Amino acid sequence: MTQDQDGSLREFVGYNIKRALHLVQTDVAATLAPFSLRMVTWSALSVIRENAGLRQSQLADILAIERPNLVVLIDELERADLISRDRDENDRRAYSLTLTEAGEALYQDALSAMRAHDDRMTQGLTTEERQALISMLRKVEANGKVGGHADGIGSLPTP
Amino acid sequence: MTQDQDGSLREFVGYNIKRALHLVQTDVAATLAPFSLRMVTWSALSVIRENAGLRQSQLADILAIERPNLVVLIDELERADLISRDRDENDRRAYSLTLTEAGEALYQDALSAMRAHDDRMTQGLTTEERQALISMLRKVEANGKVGGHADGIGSLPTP
DNA sequence: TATTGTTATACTCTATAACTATA
DNA sequence: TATAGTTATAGAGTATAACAATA
Repeated sequence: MTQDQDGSLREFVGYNIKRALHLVQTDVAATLAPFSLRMVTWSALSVIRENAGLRQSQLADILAIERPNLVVLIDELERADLISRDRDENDRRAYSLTLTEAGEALYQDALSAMRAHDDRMTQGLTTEERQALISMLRKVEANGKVGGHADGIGSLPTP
Repeated sequence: MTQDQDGSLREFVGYNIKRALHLVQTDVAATLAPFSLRMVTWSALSVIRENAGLRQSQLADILAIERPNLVVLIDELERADLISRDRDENDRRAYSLTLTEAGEALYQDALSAMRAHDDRMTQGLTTEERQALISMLRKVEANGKVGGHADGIGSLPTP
């Protein structure tokens, strides 16, 4: 049994996250391809379902996607008749997003496939470990958000 | 305190990995910018240092980067005088990659900054939790590798 | 024939600026 | 004037095919 050739990098949480995501994304793509969905369109369906009637800008905020990049994505979902985009009566600038019946049905089918995918990726972890993994990832995410505004790294040397 | 608006997605390990990586990458970019390094050039430096004399194709394998994409990256590091690219005497098709003195010095400086970055991102985790996080991420990565070859998802319904 | 490095290319993801229509 | 959605565009990151030199 040989040793890692990237052992120095394996000490960093970020590197391990990157390597894990690469494999996860490949499996997600294969899982969602039969439904003509990608990770991001699947995520959008899920959030729209959970927050029926929300605006595009709210969806962008929730998914941490830039508004311009969301437009083509929404176009795609609307063209596939998975969501409906209705003008908000109170604010005619905004759209109100909801799942169509077809969108709800596809979501349910894809959900089963995605749960199977998640089970594959977390094989060998106990239920508690899996929950701890998610909890720690969310802590990392939260830690990353604080430095973005304040001067968390402002005192770094500039060689 | 309000509830998550992406709660349905938060049940999936992959979504949490993606969201965490997004923040980590932003912090890494800010951390390495003063050294004119990116996450991938930093990774290359680290692996070359750990495996002095390795070939480009080996580096590509270790970092899971396609060979063509590595070329420009190596060009960049060589132009910055951080690595030397010498013809292998036994196999004149191949190059032998090693850190220069300047590369070693920059690596050490960046290493300190990267360790501080990692500490920031894992704030609130105990040493044991941090180690468990890395260990679980590697399990996820390993799980993703098995399905890639065999028919792990070949029997999915095709609606 | 196979492998190393290379070129060219294309596709996705992400990010920013500037516009329009409403408010 | 500010905001919602849009357009256009540019930069990364990632992927494949095909080539020259060497094995």
